[in-house]
Amino acid sequence: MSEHRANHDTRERILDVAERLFMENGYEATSMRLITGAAEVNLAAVNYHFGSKEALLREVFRRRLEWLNRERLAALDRLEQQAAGGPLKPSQILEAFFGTLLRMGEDESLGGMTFLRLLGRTLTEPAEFIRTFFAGEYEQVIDRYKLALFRALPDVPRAEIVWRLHFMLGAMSYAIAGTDVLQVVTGCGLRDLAGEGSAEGEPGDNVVARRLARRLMPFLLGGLRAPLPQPDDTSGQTQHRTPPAKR
Amino acid sequence: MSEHRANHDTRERILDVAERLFMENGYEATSMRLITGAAEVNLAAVNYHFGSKEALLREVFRRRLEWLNRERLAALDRLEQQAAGGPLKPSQILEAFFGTLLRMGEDESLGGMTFLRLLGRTLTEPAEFIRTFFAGEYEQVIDRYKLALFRALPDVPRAEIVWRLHFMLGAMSYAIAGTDVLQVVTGCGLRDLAGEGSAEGEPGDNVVARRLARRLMPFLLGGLRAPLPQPDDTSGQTQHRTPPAKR
DNA sequence: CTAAGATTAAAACGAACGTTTGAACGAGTC
DNA sequence: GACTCGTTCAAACGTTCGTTTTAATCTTAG
Repeated sequence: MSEHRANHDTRERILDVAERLFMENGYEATSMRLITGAAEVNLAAVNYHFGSKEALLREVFRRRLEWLNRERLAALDRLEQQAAGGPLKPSQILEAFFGTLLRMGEDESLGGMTFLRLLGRTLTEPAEFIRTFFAGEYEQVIDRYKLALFRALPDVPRAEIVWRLHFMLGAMSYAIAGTDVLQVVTGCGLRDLAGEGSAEGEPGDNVVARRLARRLMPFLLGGLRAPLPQPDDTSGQTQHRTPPAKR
Repeated sequence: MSEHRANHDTRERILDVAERLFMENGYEATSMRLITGAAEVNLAAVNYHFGSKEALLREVFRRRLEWLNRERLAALDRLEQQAAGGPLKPSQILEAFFGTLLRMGEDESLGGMTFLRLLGRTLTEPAEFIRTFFAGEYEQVIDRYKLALFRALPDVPRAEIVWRLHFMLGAMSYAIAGTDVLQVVTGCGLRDLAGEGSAEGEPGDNVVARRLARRLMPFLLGGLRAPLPQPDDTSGQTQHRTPPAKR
């Protein structure tokens, strides 16, 4: 019982607890005392190991995004290599980008649905240090996937692709956040996405993530390949291309 | 028991300032002193007029959502009346639901893009009182639109429609939040969605809202009408396009 | 006018915040 | 033993939080 903890034990436990509490309450509403209390470590431990509360949040994300970024780039590498210079199919690109993320929700050692929910909820946080952090973490990956989509959809204006990537990220972000504020899903008797209070018979997180992936992916693909909008007079930029999108 | 102009002035100014500051900083990070300072009213004015900080946030939303809910229901009423009992087209339903909202972004007297951004950012806030508030405010409208979609897409399982409504709400929420944390859009030289610091030549908010609507709507419609996902073995509930979901 | 009530103003409340301090502890080395 | 180094600990730091209190000011009816 009265064993002393290993050096890195405290660090890891703080990260795990902070990940969960930041997800449940948000960054601002989660105090250091709440984190250290739940982690059963001293209040000063956070500042000792991480330097500040901001740095703690960054580290919570860094340890997960490191894996995610590497895996996303590797998935794209594999696809491009097997395509031998040709363009990829949009479905392949989306599978590599979103599928890799959603697979984290099935793996508890990668953060599971806790991290996915945290990510989705944090992507809309307005705090400056959060936004600059994410911008830096994501820059490389986003750029590579943008280029892949440009090549995969050569007939679609690039600005349009960028916008649709933005929309897809939004749908995914909101879906994995899983708050369902409007009770669209949870108000229907389907409790798939509800995160809190697992009664008996509730599906495990890995099942939740898999169901979500299976339903989200066709939606995203349908949105990406939807007919292009009509050009609008009030807009400065004009696009003369006719939509080749298929259904 | 009579009207006081000063009263009206202070109340409205607090609401306007709070709307903007909650949008810029989030609820937790916006202090009463920041609000009352920017509104040039006394610190105690918020508690006097609204009772508490939570009640202030609710009132900020209530005065906008009252119009939005009424307008959304009226738009659906018009469609159903002109359809004379027949089912509506999905595009009509989406136009009524999302178009009504996006039109608020063009009208400064309805809050403009400031309120739209606030709404998008608040829909993912985890605070309990916010979630219960939104659930109550949206319940009626969501239910009516759900039913309209069920009738418009009789061959699609209801659970699937609900999920796609959820995804559409997410894409819209993220798009109107306009944070673009990953710099997907803003990193491309397109500054359409960037909210802060309007230099000369920046498009006005009404233009931003219109461009957004024209691009978001086809995306949502494409996602809604995408091919259904394959049934999954790991999931308990398997449904092809035949079974009519219960309700 | 005055009285009453509604609104604003200034000051203080206790609690909670993130962070810092300096001493104490434990394990390894000489 | 004494020494070091990395870590943990209790306590306090100064600040800011949302809210309350009490008095002053304004508006309006009688």
